[in-house]
Amino acid sequence: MSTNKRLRQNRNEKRHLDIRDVARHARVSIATVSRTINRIPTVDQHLAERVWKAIEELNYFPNTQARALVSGRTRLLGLLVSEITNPFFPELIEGFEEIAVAHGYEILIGSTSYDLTRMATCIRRMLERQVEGVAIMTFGIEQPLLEELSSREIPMVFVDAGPPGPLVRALTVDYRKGISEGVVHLAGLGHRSIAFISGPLRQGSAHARKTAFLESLQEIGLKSRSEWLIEGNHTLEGGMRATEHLLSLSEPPTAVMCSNDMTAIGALRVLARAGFNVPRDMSVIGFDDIHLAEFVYPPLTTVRMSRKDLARGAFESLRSVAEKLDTSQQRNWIIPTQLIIRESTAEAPELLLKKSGQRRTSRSTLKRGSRLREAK
Amino acid sequence: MSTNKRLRQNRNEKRHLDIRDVARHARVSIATVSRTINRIPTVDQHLAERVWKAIEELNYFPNTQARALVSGRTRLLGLLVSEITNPFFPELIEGFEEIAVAHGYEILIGSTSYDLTRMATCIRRMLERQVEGVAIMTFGIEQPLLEELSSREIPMVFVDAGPPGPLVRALTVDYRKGISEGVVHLAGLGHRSIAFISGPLRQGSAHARKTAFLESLQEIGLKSRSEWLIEGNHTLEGGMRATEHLLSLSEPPTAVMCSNDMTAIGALRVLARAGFNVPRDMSVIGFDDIHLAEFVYPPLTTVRMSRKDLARGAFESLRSVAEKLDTSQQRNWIIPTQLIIRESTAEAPELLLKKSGQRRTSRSTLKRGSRLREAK
DNA sequence: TTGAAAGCGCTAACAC
DNA sequence: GTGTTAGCGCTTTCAA
Repeated sequence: MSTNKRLRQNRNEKRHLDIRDVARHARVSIATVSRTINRIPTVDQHLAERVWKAIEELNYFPNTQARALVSGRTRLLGLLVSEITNPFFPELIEGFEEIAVAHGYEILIGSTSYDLTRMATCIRRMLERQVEGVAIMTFGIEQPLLEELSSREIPMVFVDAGPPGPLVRALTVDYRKGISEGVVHLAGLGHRSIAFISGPLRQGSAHARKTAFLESLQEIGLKSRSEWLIEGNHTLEGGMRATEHLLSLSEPPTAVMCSNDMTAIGALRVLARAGFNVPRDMSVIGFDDIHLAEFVYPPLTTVRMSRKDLARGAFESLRSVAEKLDTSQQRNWIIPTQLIIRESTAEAPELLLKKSGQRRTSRSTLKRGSRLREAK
Repeated sequence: MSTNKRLRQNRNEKRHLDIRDVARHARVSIATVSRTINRIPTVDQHLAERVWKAIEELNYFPNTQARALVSGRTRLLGLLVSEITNPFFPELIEGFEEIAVAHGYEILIGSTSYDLTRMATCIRRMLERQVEGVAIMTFGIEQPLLEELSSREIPMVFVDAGPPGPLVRALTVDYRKGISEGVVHLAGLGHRSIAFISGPLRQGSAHARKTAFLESLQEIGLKSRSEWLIEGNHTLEGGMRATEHLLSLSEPPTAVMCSNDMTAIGALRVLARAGFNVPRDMSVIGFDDIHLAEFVYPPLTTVRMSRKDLARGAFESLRSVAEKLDTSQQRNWIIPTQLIIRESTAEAPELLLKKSGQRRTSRSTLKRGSRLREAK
């Protein structure tokens, strides 16, 4: 008996079943057990059956560490997100986990909280566990960390722009379509003054959304006004601050598009608190279509970007590189977007005013209402 | 050169740096490198420095799989949650991850979606990766799965009641304190008819919350009414349904306590839609104090149960068992709760009525308002 | 088709 | 103190 085993038994430690136990039980060699488990087709039908029976009876399963060590394949994937408490990400994680597990992979999640040190730690953790690829869904990453990953030849997948590299893939989100649909929807309702609360503009994805907005506006002949273009930070609080600023303007817009749903929900809160009725006094459009969007009051009109698609795209990209089943070397996934109309958008107040002359009354009544409430 | 390595190099595969490279570079044996890395104090200062320098220069880090295989310690912990898209859980995961990583552990997350098959899959995944413990935060688990874990001698930690077992720990949430504070707060505001929307009662934790409510009520001499005790499911949608039911009663309550915040947020939505002004017409109290609670409209009065405490308790319990540093064999963590008063609670309408006789007017005005809106 | 045996990268005995 | 060496549980040659 080996030294290690004897030691363990002395210390009364658990000893896991191993492949030898199965081999003995099935009266075959460990090689045959291994081949059976790995479904190598050359194994004799009879022996295979004996092996499966033994596995069943002993309730055996292989030790992943050992398999990984010898085969060099950990079947571990890293998933890097900005902030796990932002509802967008759990929905993404759920989708990613589902598909990864279905393919026998396990996931290591890293939440960076927009902190560089934390991001470095996350990447180090993933490297140490020998992940076979990492999906970088943080909408931004620093150069040295990229080097670290690419120098170890770890496949990567990015949202929007990834840096060039043989093992790098990118998911291309079609921001333009959904955002343009939103702008057209608003214009069709008579809105001419539309604000945009962006995300942090140093993030490529946030920048791309803003650009898509500006282009869409231009396309239908509307002008943007710099004071209506506010940089937020993709959080609820950021949305609140930006909206407060918008309301303090001498000429506030009649509609706001937001770079993500959390920002829009923040806008909704401030608007409600200020006594504005959404959508009568102001229309609001979000982006992402998180689960919550349907349940805020009023239900949020928003641009849907499917987390399922994103998750699947990320996983498949990684897998195709890791398992070298890449046929079209530079294959990029396109993630579609689509406007979902709910109840936070309506005709522009100006239009109502023209129609019935009641706009000024309604808005001021509401304002009075809110003041009353505050004075209570 | 070994067969494996030669093969890899032929296939042009990446070869990781290993402990031998470091040993060669530092001109010491691999044992010394290993000792240095593991901070065994008997290593000579000089050699240790050479080793660290070599590690630095080569940018080496050890292979976790190999370490785990030989030491029997994977430093992996399982974290089982009900539903990752329920905002309560990401906050818990964040805390758990933080403390686990700080101690050199990695986490495997499993989201069961209240589905038995999925739960079984999650546990199997964790077992195969040889987790050193699992935190079961699903507020409920089935017997056969427990057997599977305990027969493999995996340490476990539960919220509320865990089954007995030498490797099992439990976190005890002091539901009573916070919920009683809520009930007293409501009673102090003149509420006499208080409803409770529970979670799924087959879950011990949901049951415990309801019991705490009932006991608190009794303690201050209030009676519960069965029609005001509704079983929900801890989701926003469930809260909406339950609240609709409450509003359809011939004698609706003047206040609602909810078993969690998502339920309370659902209640808020339905009340807003029905034209009720919260808190003037109805008071609402939640449970958990998720981040969102502060940002709904109106900001939610709720009972805080700290996710940080829960996460720390779960991790430390697991670690103390896994690392056998358990001093007090049956040590249980107590998780405190505390009422956080925000703006969703106010004096009972009856009280206002008595004071100024304006209640009937205000509530009916609001109802009219909502009908108008719906007819728009 | 099967089994014996060589290692995957590391830790920990044991000898020096 | 330090180095040599025997495995951890598995996959994958290679020979039979």
